[in-house]
Amino acid sequence: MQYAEVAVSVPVRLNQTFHYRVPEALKGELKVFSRVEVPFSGRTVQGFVIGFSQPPDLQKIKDIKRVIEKEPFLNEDLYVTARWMVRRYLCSLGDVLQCMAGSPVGSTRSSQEKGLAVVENHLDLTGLVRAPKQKLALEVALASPGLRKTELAEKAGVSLSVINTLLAKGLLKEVDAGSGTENYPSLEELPTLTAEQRLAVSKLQQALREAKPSAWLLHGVTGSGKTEVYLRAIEETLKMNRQAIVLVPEISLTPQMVERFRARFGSRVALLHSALSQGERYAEKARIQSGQATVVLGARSAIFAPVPNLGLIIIDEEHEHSYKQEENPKYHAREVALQRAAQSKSVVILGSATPAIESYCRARPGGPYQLITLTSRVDQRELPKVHIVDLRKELAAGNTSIFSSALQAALARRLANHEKSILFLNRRGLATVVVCRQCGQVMKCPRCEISLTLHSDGWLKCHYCGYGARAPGVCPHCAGKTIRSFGVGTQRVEEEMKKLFPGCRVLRMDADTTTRKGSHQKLLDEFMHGEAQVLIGTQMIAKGLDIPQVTLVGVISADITLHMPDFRAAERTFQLLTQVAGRAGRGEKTGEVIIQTYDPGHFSIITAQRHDYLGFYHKEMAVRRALQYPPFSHLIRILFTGLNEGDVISAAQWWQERLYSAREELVDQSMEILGPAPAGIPRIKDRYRWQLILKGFVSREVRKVAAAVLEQAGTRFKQVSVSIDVDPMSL
DNA sequence: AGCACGCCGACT
DNA sequence: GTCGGCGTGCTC
Repeated sequence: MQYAEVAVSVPVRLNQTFHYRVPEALKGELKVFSRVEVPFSGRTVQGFVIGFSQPPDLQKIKDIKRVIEKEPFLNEDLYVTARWMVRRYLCSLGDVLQCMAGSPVGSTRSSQEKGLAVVENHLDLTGLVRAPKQKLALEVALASPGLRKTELAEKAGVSLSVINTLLAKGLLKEVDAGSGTENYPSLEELPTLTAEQRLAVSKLQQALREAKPSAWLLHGVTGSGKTEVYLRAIEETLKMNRQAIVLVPEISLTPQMVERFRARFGSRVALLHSALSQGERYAEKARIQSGQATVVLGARSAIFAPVPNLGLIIIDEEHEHSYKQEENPKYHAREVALQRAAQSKSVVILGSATPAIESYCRARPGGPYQLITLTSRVDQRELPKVHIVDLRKELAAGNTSIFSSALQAALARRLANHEKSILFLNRRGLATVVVCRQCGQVMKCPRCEISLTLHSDGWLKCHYCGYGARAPGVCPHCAGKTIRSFGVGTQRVEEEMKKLFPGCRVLRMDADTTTRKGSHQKLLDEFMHGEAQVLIGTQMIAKGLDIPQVTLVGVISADITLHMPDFRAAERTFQLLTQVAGRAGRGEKTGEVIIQTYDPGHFSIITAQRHDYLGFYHKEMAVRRALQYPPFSHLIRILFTGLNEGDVISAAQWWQERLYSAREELVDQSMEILGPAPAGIPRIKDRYRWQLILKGFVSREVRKVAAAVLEQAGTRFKQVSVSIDVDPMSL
């Protein structure tokens, strides 16, 4: 243990490591995967010990400075995955390990490991009529066993002393978390499965018992009971003494979702999400690593949970873009899941009502995934009726309002019947473009190449960098006084709604109204239980919300997402429309959906109207094939940004030349090198943005070319930063 | 990100 | 013959 091999977090050659001497004093403090601080070219950087070996050159060896974290949550399995990620995403080993291990925590605060359970022979609660708080607490403890003291107190809305009294009385007892002595719903209490669910569960159970890697696409319409299938698969996994990781999009990690898992698996559930404090995160990871927690529920980064014996990975809403990390390492949790599964002989379940085109393609006969389809809804409820309104006809008929007459009538009906409605628009603010009619100048952000959005407080805001300025009374260019605003945002919808239906109670939910932590859930609760009859929002209302009183969903304009300059625009539109439509009619009455658009013939809209995923899939595949976009090709996006546009362009040109020669040398000439061209948003926060796109048939070959040039580039460009995105979500 | 090294022009 | 500006490459 003389010398340690360290992967540092600096932009070096992808797999390069450095050797350091281990000072005597640190020998007991150091293990493989320890997080350390090392001197590096005149400064101090962080790194991870990946082994102990003789350095190639003993001359220039330095000492390790200190140990930051002796045992981060890393292991041999994760290390193999890390090496794979370096190759797959062309990012440095140090970056990947940093991402996996998370921010360093010195916390030694031991987690409270005792869960609470009701003593079984005291299930009769009638004796507690004179102690309502205790009765309530017992009921809650019964419904969700395994909560810790503070959790139970909080959930039941009682003080800790009530819980302590129950403990003293012996009505509650402390059990070891995860020991399985808690009360779980017995088999008889579990919901009855539909025939389709039973078939799905039995296929998955068999796959789990085979202990071979396999991947399943669970394509189920909203309300078809995918979650119950997940829960049964997890049960089977636990029976085999293996663990499960369940990924959900951050936004879906709502209390209801957590509740569902807690109710079934009690304290065996560990939660990993961005709102945890460092100490809480540490405690959860400790429970996972020790095997106390066997079901990990979390957002994207939970794919790196340090489970000792992985058996199952579930990715819910697998088509969600939030599974792709936008920063280095730019990994996709779905791809990492498949890798971890292959390595640990686990089963992967990808669930969605609107699978990603790439995923459905892989689930075709002969593909790497097996397909399971759930076509019927658990409660036999009908899918909502979807109407498309042609806004061109509406305009021709003289209606210049943002609400078509059909939508107005539908809204009036709900208001009269005291039913709730949701209005969806994927754009915040009052107006999206402010323009001077005299000189034609559009008000743009001084730091970004983006038009400013007018907000109802009279400010112009940049939605990319946060820049804000008072809306001018006269044009700053020509001093003209006729400044007009165009384009509708959620604030405008709110104003128009109030004008059209005076006295109607409206709530608005978008990034502007949900800045504070927890305000998201608060607004939803308010809509569910309060008097508000209409909820207006951006895409954050499209997901996971289940409000039975909602019978109408109006899409103010489907065109915004449809006309994004991106090859996934049609897919995104279909997914969004399907999801928003799914918010209607979750109660007794059948829901109604009205989609307003200037492009009523577009296949994304028509297939969404018919709830026809397969129809959409085939149309979209034809387009992708014609343009050679994924899944018919593999893309790498190389983005150059810098303050000086000339530098940015010459860096991009340097790369372009090297890419051409690398292609010449290494691969088949059909690989395309597109650009350099300005990126979709050509400037953000004063930084100019140019990009190159690589497009080829074999992922490995495209990566090989990019890696070769990356190797040559080193740190050549000081003023320009280069970012490589393998399989980008958008261009 | 900082620092060394080397090439090249300018000046002693 | 020497000094220093700057581009390039390396950092255990």
